[in-house]
Amino acid sequence: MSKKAALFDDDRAGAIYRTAAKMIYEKGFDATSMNEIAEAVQLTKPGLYYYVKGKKELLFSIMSFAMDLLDAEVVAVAKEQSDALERLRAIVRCHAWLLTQATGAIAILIDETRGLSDEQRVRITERKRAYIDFIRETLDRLRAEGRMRPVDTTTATFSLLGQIMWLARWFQEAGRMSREQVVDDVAEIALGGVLTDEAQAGAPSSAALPEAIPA
Amino acid sequence: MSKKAALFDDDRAGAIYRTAAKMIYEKGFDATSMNEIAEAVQLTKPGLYYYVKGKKELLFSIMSFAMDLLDAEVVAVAKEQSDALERLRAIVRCHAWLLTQATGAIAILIDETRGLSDEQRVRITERKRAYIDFIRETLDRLRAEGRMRPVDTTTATFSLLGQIMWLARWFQEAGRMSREQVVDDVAEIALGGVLTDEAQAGAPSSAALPEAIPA
DNA sequence: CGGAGATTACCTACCGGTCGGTAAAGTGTG
DNA sequence: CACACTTTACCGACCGGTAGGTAATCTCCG
Repeated sequence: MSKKAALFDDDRAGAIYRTAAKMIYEKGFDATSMNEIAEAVQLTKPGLYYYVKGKKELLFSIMSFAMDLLDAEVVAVAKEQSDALERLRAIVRCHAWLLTQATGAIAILIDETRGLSDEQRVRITERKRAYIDFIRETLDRLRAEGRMRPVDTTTATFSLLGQIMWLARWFQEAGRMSREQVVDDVAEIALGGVLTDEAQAGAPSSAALPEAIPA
Repeated sequence: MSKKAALFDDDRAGAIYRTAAKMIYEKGFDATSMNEIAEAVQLTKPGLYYYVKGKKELLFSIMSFAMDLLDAEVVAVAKEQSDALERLRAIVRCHAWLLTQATGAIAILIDETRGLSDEQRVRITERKRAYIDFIRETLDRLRAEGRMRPVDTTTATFSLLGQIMWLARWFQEAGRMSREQVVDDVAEIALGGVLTDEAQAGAPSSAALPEAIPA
């Protein structure tokens, strides 16, 4: 039970981080004042400051937690697959699954880097780069196996990421389609875009989706 | 010469809008103050207010201009193609081309809708919806022709859009790849994701891809 | 078990600073 | 002089953040 890991679990502190994450996700970092966050958790501003050191640290903690989520729910799961294609499929499906989850949608906050200090931004950017490299390496393996379209690997990586990240902008839980349906379709489109026709032909179509994050 | 059309051409007013667009694109709307914009165009704040009515109107004008760009450079060009596949290809390529252009990258500002008034946001959202519908209709036609993967059309639309929009976040003019290369690859990936194998096989205006050697 | 002192969990009141926006007084040019 | 333009001087509201105080609770010695 490290203090960091407990941040989002503990009663009061947890409520602060979860509430702040939601508000920042919905209104943007700059437009969310410490006063509003404090009110949302039934506290005054100094009361809030008893728990958090400052606005930047609050954002940094949330973004770090989002990266933890990504590592646990996507990278770790994908690494269980040794076949490059199945690994890529797991990446796309798990990441898409995460972003369409109400609790997990905060994972898109890792792009709100402008509110961070230089040092904090460097640390987050470093983790993001590691994730991007993980995808790129998977694509490199597919390339080596002749299963990838003749396109640049970096471009392919960001095309995949773009499709996944964009999900959080348009998908609505209450909408016409279920999360499962959308994740299935996005995975098919995403993989179809980077793989050769042959590689797609004989592929098993369902990979494991993780359960909701533990409470 | 309508006043609106001249906004981005006229000397002083044009400089204001172009400079503000660039600053908002780089720093975000909230983090860009009217004082900074004024300084950037060698004016005091009231001097700036002589030309613009307020911050929201400034953002709205820029976003309207961005939508004008999109309509002129993407929709109008794509409509010249009557074949659904060629039209879709034109959409992807033109939009990607626009977003990788230094001047056109402001087109991504159409997503900064939070800074708008309700009425302004409705108007921009309406135009965005029209664009999305344009893509969706094109996909519907491909579906009717049996050239589309068995995936939901809305999901496919946003997958395409996600890939394109994400370009503006990672593409760097000075990078390893040229705009032409990146646009080519994104188009191939994007189309490959939504089209059936057969539809891709007979693609005319893509560089003739030799079939990969079967295993 | 009692009571002194530390610790936790907040509060009221306020700081310096910046925000978007404006009133009103020039200033230069036709 | 008239008018397009630009300035100085200034709002009120809100920002992130803090000083200093306090009620409740927990700890530990005698």
